[in-house]
Amino acid sequence: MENRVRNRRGQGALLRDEIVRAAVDLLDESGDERTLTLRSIARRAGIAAPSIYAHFPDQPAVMLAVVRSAFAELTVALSTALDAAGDDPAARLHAICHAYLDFARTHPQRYRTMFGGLWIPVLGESSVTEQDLVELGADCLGLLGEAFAGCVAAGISTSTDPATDTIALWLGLHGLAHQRAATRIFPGPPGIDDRMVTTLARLRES
Amino acid sequence: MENRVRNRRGQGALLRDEIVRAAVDLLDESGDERTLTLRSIARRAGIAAPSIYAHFPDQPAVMLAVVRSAFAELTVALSTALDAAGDDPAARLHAICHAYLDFARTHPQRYRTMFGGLWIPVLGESSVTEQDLVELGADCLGLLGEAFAGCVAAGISTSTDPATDTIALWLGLHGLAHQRAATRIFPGPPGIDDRMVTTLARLRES
DNA sequence: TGTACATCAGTGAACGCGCGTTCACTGATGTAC
DNA sequence: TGTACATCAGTGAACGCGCGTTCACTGATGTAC
Repeated sequence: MENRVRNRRGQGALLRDEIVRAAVDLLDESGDERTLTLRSIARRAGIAAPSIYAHFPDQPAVMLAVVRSAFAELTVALSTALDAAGDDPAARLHAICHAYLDFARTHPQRYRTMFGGLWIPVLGESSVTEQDLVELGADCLGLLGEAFAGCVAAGISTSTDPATDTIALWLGLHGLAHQRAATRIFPGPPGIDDRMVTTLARLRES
Repeated sequence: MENRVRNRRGQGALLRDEIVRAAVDLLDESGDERTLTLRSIARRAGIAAPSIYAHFPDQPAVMLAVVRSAFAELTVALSTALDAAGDDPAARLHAICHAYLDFARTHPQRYRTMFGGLWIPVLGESSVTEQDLVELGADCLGLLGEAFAGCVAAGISTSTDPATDTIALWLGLHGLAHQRAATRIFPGPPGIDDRMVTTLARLRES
């Protein structure tokens, strides 16, 4: 990425996106958020490290932007899967769950960083706030909740507490996804995905 | 920890345990495995950093020892809970699951490091081997499997595939535990622990 | 239309820091005689 | 019993490195006149 052409006058803000994209690429390749340093990101983007400061106040701000970008991508993946699944509530629920697990399987490094929490800075020592952290991922859980509510409304789930069971379903998905993305122990056998989704969503045997 | 008295001649190996204990203490306090450097551990233990090399070949070896120590402690916690639970299979299963979640809640930093995978070195660049990583935690899953098998044998679980359902149960526990230890998003409501355990273990309503 | 200049995008050198690791060493202590 | 000495536990200084961040700067470009 040598010999980069600098942005047009007035288009300097474009570099912000280039920085985030370079950081995400770096994360996907290395699989280790510790390698996401301002200097490594700058090298990847073909710029000098101090250039980042025109767009981010400090290093944790870049990490937050990376994680936000990853959550946005996950949301798109889930939406796309729902759109492709048609109208059947059970099909929609299975589609969104599989899309979630696929995302984690395809981008384990990103998944681990999104939910691993290790990039989270000490609050008060950087520009990142508690509010920034809590807001992450709300869209994704919302989509899962809608898909699950569809099953309950159609009478194919015996759930009597959809809000709690949505979280329980997500917790199960997260356990599956995180086990694969982050550890080498206790891998589940093939088919365990559907088994857990069906069980946690309390779907009637069909 | 200044003015440490050095070990008796012939007792040098004792320092190994002191190093691991200092590292675990440091991890519990900081909550960030990135702070576990040879120098910080040495400061904590009251020794000079090079002294570590008499007991560990490199930094990842210390991390492995820390994680092994944490798994050993988890195994003890699970065993103790089983012993205290008596003979009723359902009580035993609930006891071990609660003990698992309690461990993660009490030692979130340790839990995150055990299962977060970020300390894992690039294989081949350190003294830590693939085999070292795969063996971790086998004891714990074994105890969970026994407790679950007890429920199946007693006819209070409808599981037809105990091996798979043991993993599914663990994956659910891990999702719960890891959500609390590592992220700030999607916390479950009170009571979700028992709800997930009962559901995933396919226990008959009692 | 031509040109001076303010503005903007981005740079290069430097700072102080903590890191993992190597190396030659020190001083206490148990033991052989 | 006394003493020389080998061994053992642990040290202190130094290495080269990459880091986040600051600072004064450069050179291209759009614009006002």
